[in-house]
Amino acid sequence: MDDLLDGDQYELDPLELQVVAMFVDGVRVLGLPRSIGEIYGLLFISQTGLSLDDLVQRLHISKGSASQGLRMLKSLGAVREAAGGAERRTYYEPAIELKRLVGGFIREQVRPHIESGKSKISRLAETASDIEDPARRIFLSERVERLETWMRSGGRVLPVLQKLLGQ
Amino acid sequence: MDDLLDGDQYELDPLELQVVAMFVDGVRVLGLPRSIGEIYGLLFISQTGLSLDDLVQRLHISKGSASQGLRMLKSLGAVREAAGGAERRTYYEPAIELKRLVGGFIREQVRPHIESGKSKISRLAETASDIEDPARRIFLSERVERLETWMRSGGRVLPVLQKLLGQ
DNA sequence: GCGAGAGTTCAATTTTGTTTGAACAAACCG
DNA sequence: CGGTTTGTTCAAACAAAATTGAACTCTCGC
Repeated sequence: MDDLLDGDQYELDPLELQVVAMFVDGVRVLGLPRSIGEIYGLLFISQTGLSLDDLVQRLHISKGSASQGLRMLKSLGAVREAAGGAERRTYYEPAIELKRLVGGFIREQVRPHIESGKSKISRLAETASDIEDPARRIFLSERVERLETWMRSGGRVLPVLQKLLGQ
Repeated sequence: MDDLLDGDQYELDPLELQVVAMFVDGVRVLGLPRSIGEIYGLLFISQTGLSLDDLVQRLHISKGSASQGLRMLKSLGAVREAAGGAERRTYYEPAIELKRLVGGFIREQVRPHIESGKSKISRLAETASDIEDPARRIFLSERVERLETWMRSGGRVLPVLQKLLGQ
């Protein structure tokens, strides 16, 4: 009976399920929430843009999740609002250029940590230079130097990364 | 009264706290548990190797956490057992070469996902090739091709990464 | 202005992942 | 052997993070 009311057009087909599951796994590696993977995955495999309500109905997630997930994906540059819609409601499309995806991830998730890491190391260097015992102080300055080397290497890597992925 | 029994020699000094906090933050970015950062951080700033019990007492973590944390750090190649101890108990030292740290992380945390990703894409390509509607099938094959491009780029990046960090 | 549709916010809830601690195994030693 | 020390395992407790859903705002069209 209820069948007649169920909107089966909203269920994901097996291929869509497969893709969504793949992206759910993918974003977990990056430390992002599952809903991000679901949303991006469904957009990735959809031929047309989808509205927030489409995502809610097809993925069975709440409006809140969809809204927050889209906000994060927009901030990462991983989805954009479809152009040209004369409609009121906005439709979303995935960005599929690796360059853009990686760039957004680095900008939003990596760089901030590198910045704060640098300032933590500076403060650490200060603390270490106040240590009385000379042997200890020398050891600590070696370790601080090591941290600074790590950071320099990291700084050198990011641009190369972006270049390699940005063809 | 209890003071006389408290082992104050076990408390972390401010510098150690600062370093431990820094590594706790650091590993969270990598999606690893806090205890991993605490253990590695304390080892990193300690001039001598530390035993499992040292870690338990100074970090106020359980033996279980310390044991599991050390296991993971060993699997990542981020700590090694100190050589030469004639003692029964084993002492742990941090690996501080960025090459080794990055290599271990890639080997343990990145490669497995890339491998499983590849096989998921193959299965996806199969599923897609069974689709009836030609327009849909063409669209899907484009998307699958895109995923394969991503993977190829990723595969190209890792060796370069390791080279850049492996001086 | 009013009502309806689209989207956002956030406290409460649920889910997920980490930590604990007690029981266990292994190695050593008298 | 029997006791002690060292380290591991894993179910249960806990903490952290994601998700929900109801209340809210904004905008549009009438």
